[in-house]
Amino acid sequence: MARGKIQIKLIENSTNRQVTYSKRRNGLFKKANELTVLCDARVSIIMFSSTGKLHEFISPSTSTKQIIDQYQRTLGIDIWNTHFEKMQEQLKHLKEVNRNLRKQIRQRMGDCLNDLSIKDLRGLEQEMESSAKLVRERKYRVFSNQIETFRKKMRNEEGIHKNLLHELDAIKEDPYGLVDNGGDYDTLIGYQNRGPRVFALSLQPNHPNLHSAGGGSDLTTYPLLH
Amino acid sequence: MARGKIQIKLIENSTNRQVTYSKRRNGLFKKANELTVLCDARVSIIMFSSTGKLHEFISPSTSTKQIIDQYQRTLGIDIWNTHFEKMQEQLKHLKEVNRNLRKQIRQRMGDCLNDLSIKDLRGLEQEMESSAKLVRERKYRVFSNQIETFRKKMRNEEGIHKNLLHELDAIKEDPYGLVDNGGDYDTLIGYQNRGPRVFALSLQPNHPNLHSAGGGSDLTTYPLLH
DNA sequence: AACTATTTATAAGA
DNA sequence: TTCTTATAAATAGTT
Repeated sequence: MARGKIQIKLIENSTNRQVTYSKRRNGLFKKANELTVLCDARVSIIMFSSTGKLHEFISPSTSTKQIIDQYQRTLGIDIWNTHFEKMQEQLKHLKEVNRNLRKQIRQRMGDCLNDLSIKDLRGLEQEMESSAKLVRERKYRVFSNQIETFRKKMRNEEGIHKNLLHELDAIKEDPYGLVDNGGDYDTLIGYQNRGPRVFALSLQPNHPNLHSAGGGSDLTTYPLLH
Repeated sequence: MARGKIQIKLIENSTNRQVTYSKRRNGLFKKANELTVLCDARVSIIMFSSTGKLHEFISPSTSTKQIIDQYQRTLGIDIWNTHFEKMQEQLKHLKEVNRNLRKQIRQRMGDCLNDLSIKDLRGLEQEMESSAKLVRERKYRVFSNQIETFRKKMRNEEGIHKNLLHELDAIKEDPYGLVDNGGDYDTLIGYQNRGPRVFALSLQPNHPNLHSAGGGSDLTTYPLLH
C-alpha cells in the first residue's frame, strides 16, 4: 500500500512474506489495541505463522482464557467443559461423601445423634458394643503377645545369668589353677583365648547384658554359652 | 485518522463509539484476512463489544476450535491446566481424606486394627466405650420420651373410653332416652364425631409405632460403608 | 531497522 | 447504517 499497490494473494518470496507478516502483525495488534481503548471492547487475537509460530494479542483488561470461556458460553459450545464439569461434579460428590463419613464418625463418637431414631440408635449401640469387643480382644491379644515375648526374653536371660554364676563359682573354687601349669605358653595362650569371657564378666559384673540376647551385636558371649 | 487526528482514548459519545467499533472491527477483520492470504497465516480474532456482543474472525483455512487447541498445545497445555491440575490435586486430596475417614470408621467397627499399638487400642477402646455410653443414654432418652408420650396418649384414650362407657351405661339405663329427644340429631352426631378415635385405638393396640418417633431420615451409617 | 511514496483506513459530516 | 471525503495511518519497496 505504498510504493505501489499489491494484490492480496500469497507473497511468493519467502523473505518478503516473513517481513510482511511481521509488519502487518504489528499493525493488526496496534489496531486491536486502539479498538480496545477507543470502544471499551475486549479482543483476543491468536495467530500462527505458516511456520507454526504463535503470536497473540489480548486486551489488557482481560485474559485469553476469559475470552475463550466467554466465547464458549456465548456460543453454548462445550470444548473442555464436558471434562471440566465432570470433574467439578466428582469434586462435589466427594465432598458430600466426605461430609457423610465425618458425620458417621461423629455418631460413632456419641455426637450428632439427634437425627437417629430409636431403631438407629439401638443398631448403632449394638454395633459399637460388638466393635468395642473386637478392639478389646485385639488389645488383649497384642498385650498378651508382648507379655509372652517378654517372658521368653526373661527366661533366656535367666539362663545366661545362671551359667555365668556357675562359671564364676568354678573360678572361685580354683583360683590358682592356672599357676600350676607354670611357663606353659600353650596354656597361657589358651587362657588368653578364654580370657575375654572372664573379662567381659568382671568388667560388667552388674550388667547381665539383656540387650545382647536378642542376637545382634555382642556375638562373643552369646554363642559360647549354648 | 481522517478529518482530524484523534487521541487513542475511550470515545465518550456512545453512538460514536458504537460506530467506530463497527468500522474498526471491519478494518481489523479485513487486515486479518489480508494477512491470512498474503502470509499463509492462520488468525483467530474473538472480540466482545462493551455491550457484550460477540464478533469473531477466523482464517478460512481453519476453525476457531483448531486454533484454540493448537494454542493450548503450543503453550504447553497450561492455560486451563493450572486450574485443571489444581482441581485434580484437590480431588486426589479429597480421596485421600476419604480413605482415612473410612479407615477410621473401620477401626471403630473393630476392623483394620493391625496398625495400632496397644496405646492406640487402649485409647480407641476407652473412647468407644464412652461414646457407646453416650449412644445408650441417647437411646434411653428417646425411648423414655416415647414411652411418656405413649402413656399420655393412653391416658387420654382411657378417659375417652371411660366417658363412652358412661354414655353407654346411661343409654342402657335409659334405653328410650333417645325417643325422649325426639328428632334431635345432635346427640347422635356428637357420638359419631368422637367415634373415630375409638376406632384408631382399637385398630392398633399392639403397634406403639416406635420408628415414627425419630421423625427424620435414615441418613445414617450403613449405605456409606460399601 | 529506517525511510518514504503511495495506498489504505477512517473521523466527521451528510 | 451507509456514503463521502479530507486527512491520518499503514505499509511496500527501497536503502
